Amino acid sequence: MQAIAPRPAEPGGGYLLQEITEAGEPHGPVVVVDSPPQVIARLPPGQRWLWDATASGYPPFFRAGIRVERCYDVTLTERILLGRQGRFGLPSSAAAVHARATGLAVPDDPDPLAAPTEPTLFDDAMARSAMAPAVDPIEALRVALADQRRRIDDDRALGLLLAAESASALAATEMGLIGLPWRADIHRDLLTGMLGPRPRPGERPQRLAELATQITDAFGFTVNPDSAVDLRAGFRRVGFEIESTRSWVIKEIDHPAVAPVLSYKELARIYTANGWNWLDDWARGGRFHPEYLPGSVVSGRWATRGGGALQIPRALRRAVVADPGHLLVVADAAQLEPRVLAAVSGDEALQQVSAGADLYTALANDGFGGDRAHAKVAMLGAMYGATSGEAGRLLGTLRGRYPVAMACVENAARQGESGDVVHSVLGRACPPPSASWRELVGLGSMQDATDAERRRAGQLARDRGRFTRNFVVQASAADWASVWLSGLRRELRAVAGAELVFFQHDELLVHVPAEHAGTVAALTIGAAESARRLVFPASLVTTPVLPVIVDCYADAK
DNA sequence: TCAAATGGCGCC
DNA sequence: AAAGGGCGCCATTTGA
Repeated sequence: MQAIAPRPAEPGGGYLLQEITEAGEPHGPVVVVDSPPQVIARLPPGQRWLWDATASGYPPFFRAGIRVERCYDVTLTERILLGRQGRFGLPSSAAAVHARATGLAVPDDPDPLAAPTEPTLFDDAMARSAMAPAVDPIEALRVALADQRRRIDDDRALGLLLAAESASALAATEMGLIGLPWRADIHRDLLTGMLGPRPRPGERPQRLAELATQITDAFGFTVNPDSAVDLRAGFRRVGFEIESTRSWVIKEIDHPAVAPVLSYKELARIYTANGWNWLDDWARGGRFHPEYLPGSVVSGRWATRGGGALQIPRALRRAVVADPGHLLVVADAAQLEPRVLAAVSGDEALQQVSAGADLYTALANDGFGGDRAHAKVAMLGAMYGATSGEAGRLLGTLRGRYPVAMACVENAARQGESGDVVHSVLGRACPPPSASWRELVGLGSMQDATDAERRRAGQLARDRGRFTRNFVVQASAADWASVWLSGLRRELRAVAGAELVFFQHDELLVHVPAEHAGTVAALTIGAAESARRLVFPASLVTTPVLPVIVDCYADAK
């Protein structure tokens, strides 16, 4: 393994390298080099790079044309390890791990949001004096590695999770820098078709202005559909006592304003979230470059910063088009979460149902009279904690057919309600409840609690129960997806020109020269099978992936 | 007058 | 079919 760190006190000025053993022992001298190419010149290929954080460490190498094959990301590893100790939100850099392991003052993590600044000499001196004592960064990496290895303690599942997390970080950095192909001209045509020409700043697009007029005409008085307060008051004034203006609430109302209001909401969403301003900000140079933040959701899902990459509306997928001579391989893990539930719970009946390509159809034929929609609602309700309505009523059927799976999620909910912590299949921990949660929930069970206190306590407990119920499924699905993605990334090295360009929870896109698309499609299937074997080794469950080869993302479904 | 909270909705 | 989990982002509202 190669420890690598930027040379301290030399911003942009070189790197320190040291070959070390897997246990963190030095296995060679510390070497100073000036630039990424010189780093490469000194390293045998295929080495695992040990560094503080992929997100900050990798981009200079990637920009220099260097692809890192394997790495060990101390920060991402530390976040998971700390979480298993019930500690969230603490500094997780190598310097912080080193400080905790050696009893030094723990430094703050570098703020990833802070823009790089050019400090004056005065600021620089001030900053230095305020810092924790400077520690050799290579030393910090070695100590952090040894400390983390000790805490991992040969836990096979945890080791798999951590390896996948570091590999995912490489993929995330690469995907952000490569970008998702984005045809601004197509996007603009879509906007014009839906909304009319681009409005002047501060004005509504033509189509929204027309709808606003229709809404006011339908009510007989002025209502601003951008204001939930105004809209609710409007419907109340014409006799509909709604509590919110969510579209599914409004849909149930019988009034001439309903249709234009619903159209307005839909189009206004496109305009504000993914309109011309979004294009200006995010689609430069024919690519959309979101910043992916792997593992930043407590469940282990990725988040993104900027551009809302994980919420691209289906209506705009028309703008995602492969470059000339290339194709997109769109691979989606079908119905991943119920399959994951079947696996983590060990419910053999549900695993049987998951053997086929369409789990919900099989479910429907096994107790829901062939009604696929009902079967799906019931299963989603079981995983999300639905209590009322149709989903609540259908839970009984699931409980009868799949008692092991239902006991699994209901047990997770009870643990959450009582303040316990639950884990994903590979060992990612959910956060413990806050001190105020404990206090308020405890208050509700006191002898002299008021009705309001009891209601509040029950509410908080049930909220946390729904969270932990979902966590065991969502986080285990994220475990699987992370192993899938990192395995695929490794396989793609053998395919010239193939690039991962998008990842969204259980779906990924590979941009590939047309002649290799079939090969890549097969690799997505193979990587899914490997992930199933690694993450659910004892289970009958299947986690099928259905790659589609297309020119345009919109044609994938 | 500003920042924080809220309501709403897109994706999974 | 119902409004149950996780996010990020926008415009509006609230409150200090």
